[in-house]
Amino acid sequence: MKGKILLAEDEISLGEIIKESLDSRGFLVEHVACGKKAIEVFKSFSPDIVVLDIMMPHKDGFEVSREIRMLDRNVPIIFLTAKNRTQDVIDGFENGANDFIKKPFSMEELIVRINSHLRISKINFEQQWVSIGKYKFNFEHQILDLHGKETTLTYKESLLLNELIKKRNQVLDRSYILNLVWGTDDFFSARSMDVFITKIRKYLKDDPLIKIVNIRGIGYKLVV
Amino acid sequence: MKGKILLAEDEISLGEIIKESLDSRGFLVEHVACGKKAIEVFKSFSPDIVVLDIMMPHKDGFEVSREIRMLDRNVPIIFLTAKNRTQDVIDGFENGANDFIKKPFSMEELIVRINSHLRISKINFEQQWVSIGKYKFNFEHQILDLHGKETTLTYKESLLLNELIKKRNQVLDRSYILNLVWGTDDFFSARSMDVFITKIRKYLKDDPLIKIVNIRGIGYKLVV
DNA sequence: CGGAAGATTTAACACTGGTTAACACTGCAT
DNA sequence: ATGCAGTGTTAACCAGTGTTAAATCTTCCG
Repeated sequence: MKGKILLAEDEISLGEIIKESLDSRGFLVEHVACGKKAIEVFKSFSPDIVVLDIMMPHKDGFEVSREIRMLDRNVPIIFLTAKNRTQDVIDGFENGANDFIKKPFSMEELIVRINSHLRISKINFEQQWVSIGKYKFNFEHQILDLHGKETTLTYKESLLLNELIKKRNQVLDRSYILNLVWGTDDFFSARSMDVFITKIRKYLKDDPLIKIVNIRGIGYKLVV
Repeated sequence: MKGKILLAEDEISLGEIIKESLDSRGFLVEHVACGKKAIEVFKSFSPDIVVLDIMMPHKDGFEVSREIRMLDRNVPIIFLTAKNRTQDVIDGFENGANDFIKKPFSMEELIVRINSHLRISKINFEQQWVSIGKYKFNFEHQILDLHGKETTLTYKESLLLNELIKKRNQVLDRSYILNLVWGTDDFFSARSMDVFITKIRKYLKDDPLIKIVNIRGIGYKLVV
């Protein structure tokens, strides 16, 4: 599933067409037909992205967008707007919209915009550090941090450490690591891995509670 | 001065009235009376917005609008039309119009629309900027901005940075970049790319959270 | 206890990538 | 034309990365 989408569109038939089209592309879509329902569903469904028609009964798109922004100031909101309503665009941005699509629009256009917004918010979310004993590790940046003292790891070192951390306190099979990090499971790669284990042990030596233990003939286990 | 307006209106007296009215509101207006002249003036005057009468001698508004769109695909174009036929509106949008105003119209109406479009194009202009860590990057203008301090990049630098940003946090294959930016994938282009990566790293060095990570033998990844 | 296999560690090595500077080419102004 | 500034390429040298080799240590089991 590529993402959860809340679609608020009061023209039922149009809404269903959009929903089906997005469904078939691997999105999970909740379709509501008025603004009031949109807020309710937003709370229970926690969508990754919101697509709002501006003109809807009970609550219009702007009103909905303002309320959603109070619940979640990050979720991307795309407005659907009639072609010649230029003032809408201005009002929309002021009410927290991220993007506008003018009706009529092609499904391709909508999907492109949805994907780009999902990617952006995913990126913002993925900025994360993992704690491991006294250390913090950032896989994306390949940085190992001990009380503010940063060490930059190489790519392969990061890959290996990342796997160990992801399955900490579990035994990792030698061939599992080899296939994942080296892509092959042969004699030389295995020797290479031994060298990398040594390197990582050195990096982690300042916390005596962290250990990479060898299970003879099987593999390794990172214990914390 | 609130903005430069190119006004093409063949009824001289009406044109002058509009011009004076806009002048007095703080706009800078060039008034031309035929389509041919409109294109000429467009090139030299670089208006922020274009107001076109549809019915004009030599070249009609649609023709002018099409030519302007080839020169500048962003400048807002407002049509003035005596007709109220749906087909004209459709033709107009297909030829790149942003808005229509039916004659007769009040000056207030025209001014409101002009202001809206100027605000929208300002918004659109601002959307050309992509945020990347502490920086903002404008690909079209090849400008990298750090807290108002602007650096102008060269064309190739921009191309490369743009690709890295577009696929931030993803690994870009060396040959993918080479084909896209250099058009070839040979030894010398590859070395050249290495030099450019160094240059871009220097440009981005003031945000320690931004990194261009090398994946040995594979390619690069811009992480934020 | 002794030997074999596996694991660890260090170092040498090959190769890729990083950095700097010289160079060639282009467009521009004098 | 001549010189100048900017852009991108080539070259040379250096640093970083991962692989291979070899020496040593550990564990297991007869």
